[in-house]
This record gives sequence, structure tokens and C-alpha cells, in this order.
Amino acid sequence: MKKGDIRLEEIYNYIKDFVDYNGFPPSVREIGEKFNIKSTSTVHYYLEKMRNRGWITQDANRKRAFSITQTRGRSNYIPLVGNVSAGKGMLATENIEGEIPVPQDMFGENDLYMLRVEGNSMIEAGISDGDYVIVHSQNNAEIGEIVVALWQDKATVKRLRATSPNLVLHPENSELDDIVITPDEDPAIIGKVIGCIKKF
Amino acid sequence: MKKGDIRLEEIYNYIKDFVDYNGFPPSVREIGEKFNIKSTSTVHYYLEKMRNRGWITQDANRKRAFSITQTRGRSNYIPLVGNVSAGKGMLATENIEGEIPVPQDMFGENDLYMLRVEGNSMIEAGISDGDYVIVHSQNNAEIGEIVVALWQDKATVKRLRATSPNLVLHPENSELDDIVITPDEDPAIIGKVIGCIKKF
DNA sequence: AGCAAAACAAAACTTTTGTTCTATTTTTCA
DNA sequence: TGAAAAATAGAACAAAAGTTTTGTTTTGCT
Repeated sequence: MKKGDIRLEEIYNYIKDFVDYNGFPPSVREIGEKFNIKSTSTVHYYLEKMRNRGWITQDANRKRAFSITQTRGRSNYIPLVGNVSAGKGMLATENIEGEIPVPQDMFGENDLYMLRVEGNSMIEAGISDGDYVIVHSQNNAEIGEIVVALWQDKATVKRLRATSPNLVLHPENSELDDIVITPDEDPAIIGKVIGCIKKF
Repeated sequence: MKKGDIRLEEIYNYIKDFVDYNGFPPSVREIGEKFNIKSTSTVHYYLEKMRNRGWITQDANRKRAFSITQTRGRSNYIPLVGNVSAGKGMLATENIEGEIPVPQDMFGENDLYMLRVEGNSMIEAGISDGDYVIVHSQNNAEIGEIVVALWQDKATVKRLRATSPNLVLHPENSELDDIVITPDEDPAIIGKVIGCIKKF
């Protein structure tokens, strides 16, 4: 590899990191300073090269305004909900522990939230204790889908078996029995699990 | 709510979206154009307000360079590696199918890549066909960890059982037997699985 | 060694961009 | 209603940032 290409990549990575960290790109002079390049024209020379290779794009006549043209997936920030408690307003701000970025390509972008799973009742579906499930907020679901149900002031993740006359929730754990909830116990479906993130 | 505060929020959201989309913030005049504000000083007036409220920060004497002070978790963009083929250079650009954002809080930020899992050999560890594993790039691992091993020109995800005299890879699937690879078959560990993202 | 291309420097230049100042209109609220 | 506060405009301005030009040094290759 040519010497210049190594430099080019270094500068490119610097720009990527800079944008990631600051939310705006570095100026020509900032780049120069970082790499001990004493002339702005040299930096310009490298930027031009990146433009030609399609690494970055830049509207003409715009300052500090180039963007990296990467096939970089967008993030979608979804609230991590802590205590999923009583009835309505579970997305109340007090319950939101943070805004977690998830890949938009994978999970779309509308009405999602995230929940930390407790217990291993869904372990045979690949959802274990401590995993984070990505949930689409909705109030009903099809039989067979994995849902988040609110019952007795607690959220639980189970597979939906039946909705009437009773709500039947099926744990994906052969050691556990189905949960049958009668209407008068006032259960509610508050979402459909569309994804799961786990740490090892 | 005061009229100005509504405007302020609208402008703030515009800025957030703009930064998300473009990778750099809009200029004062661009904001003005968007909201039919005819004077740059008016936009300035709003930006100042946001600064006072801590919504944005901006280094003095820097143009087009304010950033939103978000309580949002950071994304870490990691390459999704397609064909994990022969020996070295698996992170060669040709093999990178995209840059996927993953939450930095969960997975740190160094030397990660992502791999699409084929087959259900790790299903009892919660890793199924089609899942995406998050891998820390490293060349050795502890016994018991889930690793990515390169063998016969293919990457495989298994639990590490032994490293000598033979490399023993254990599928987490009771229907499958351990894989024993002798040194002359030239296997290599190319990463440790630290996470998994699955879609339902 | 010698030549072409790549890499870098210096300074001057143009445009963009944020800021400031003053003045006017509109809202808000007592 | 009337005064204070908020919101907006216009123009002028200074600093920052990208660009251009010209030239020099270094590198790569035959």
C-alpha cells in the first residue's frame, strides 16, 4: 500500500471518530493540526482524494459540512423502560432509564421500546435472564407471537397462545406451565417482541 | 406553553434530525430558511436560548459546530462482515456489508465486528440461525467462552472446550457432537462472541 | 541515477457563518 | 389597556473555513 493511502485512511478514520464524538466534522485546519500537516492545502488535497473516491461528500460552498458517505446504518433511539408498572403511561419519563440506539435497518423505527428481561421463562426461544428485548408498542397480537403482557402490575414476556375466553401465555421453558389469565384479572397486551439483544 | 418555547422545540428537533441525517449541524441561515425566519439574529436568539438551557453546546469561535447535549446513549458502528473467508484480512473492505450501530454502553467500542450466524448449532446458548453475533476481534480465548473460529475457510461460532493438543469446539446443541480439529488442519480463533442480536 | 508522480508548504483569497447592534413588532400579563 | 417582555428584522461586521495558486520536497519506479 502506498504511503499516502495509509495517511488517507488515518485521516478518514479521524474524521469518522470526530463526527461520531462531536456531531460535526473537523475543519481543514483541525485535521492538519492533528496530523502535523502544516498547510491547509495539503489537507484539502487529501479531502479531495476522499471525495473522488466517494468516501465523503460535500456540498460546494458549505463550510465544515462534509459527510461521510458510508453505507452506515442509521441508529434508532428507543427508550429503555425500567419499571413497567401500573396500567397506563408506562412510557412516562420517570420510567425511562435511557435512550438506547438500535439499528434501524433491523427493527424499523416506530413505536419501539426496550425492556430488560427477568427470569428464564423464555429461554427456549433464545431469550434469557438479563437480555434486552425490543418491543413494538401495540395492544393486541396474533396467536403465536411473543408478547409483553401486563398483569398484576408486572410486565411479562411470553408467547401468546390464546386471547379468549382467557388470555393464555406460554413460557418457552419446558419446566413451566402455561399461564391462564381470566378477563376479570384485567390483563393487557402492551407490545410485541420483535427482537432481542443479549450480552455474554 | 409559550409560543416561543414551541418554536424553540421545533427548531431543536429540526437540528437533531439534521445532524442525524447529514452528520453536521445546519447553519444559522439554513435554520432561518427552514422556519421562515428572515433574520439571522432571530435564529441566533433561539440558539442562545438553547445554549442557556443546556440543549446544545458550542465552542466559541467555531462555525457550524454546535452539538446537541443529549442524554442518549452513543452508537458504536461496527462492520457487518459477510464472507469470512481465507486466512488474514477478513476485515478487508470487500467483505464488509455495512456498518451497523450497536449501543456502546453495552458492548464497548474497540475491535468489534458483527457476523450473521448460519445454522442452529448454538441454539441452546440462545444463538439461532440468522442471528447476528457481536464479536470482539482476538486470537485466543479462555476455555468456556464462545468463539469465532476459522476452519476450512469458514467461520464457525462454537463454545471453546480445549485448545491443545487439539482445538475442541462444542456446539450448544445436544444433537451435535464436539468438533475436534488437529493442529495440522490449521484452525484459528478470530474472535470472542460478546453479544447477539436477534430478530423475531 | 533520473524522472514522474505523489506529498507537502506558504500565502493570498473568497465565501460562509456566527455575532452584534439597533430598531420595530408582537405577546404576555398585571 | 398599557407597560414589560418576548420575538423578529435588517444591516454591518469580524472571524473562520474552504479554495486556489505556485512552488518545493519526498517517494516510487525503471
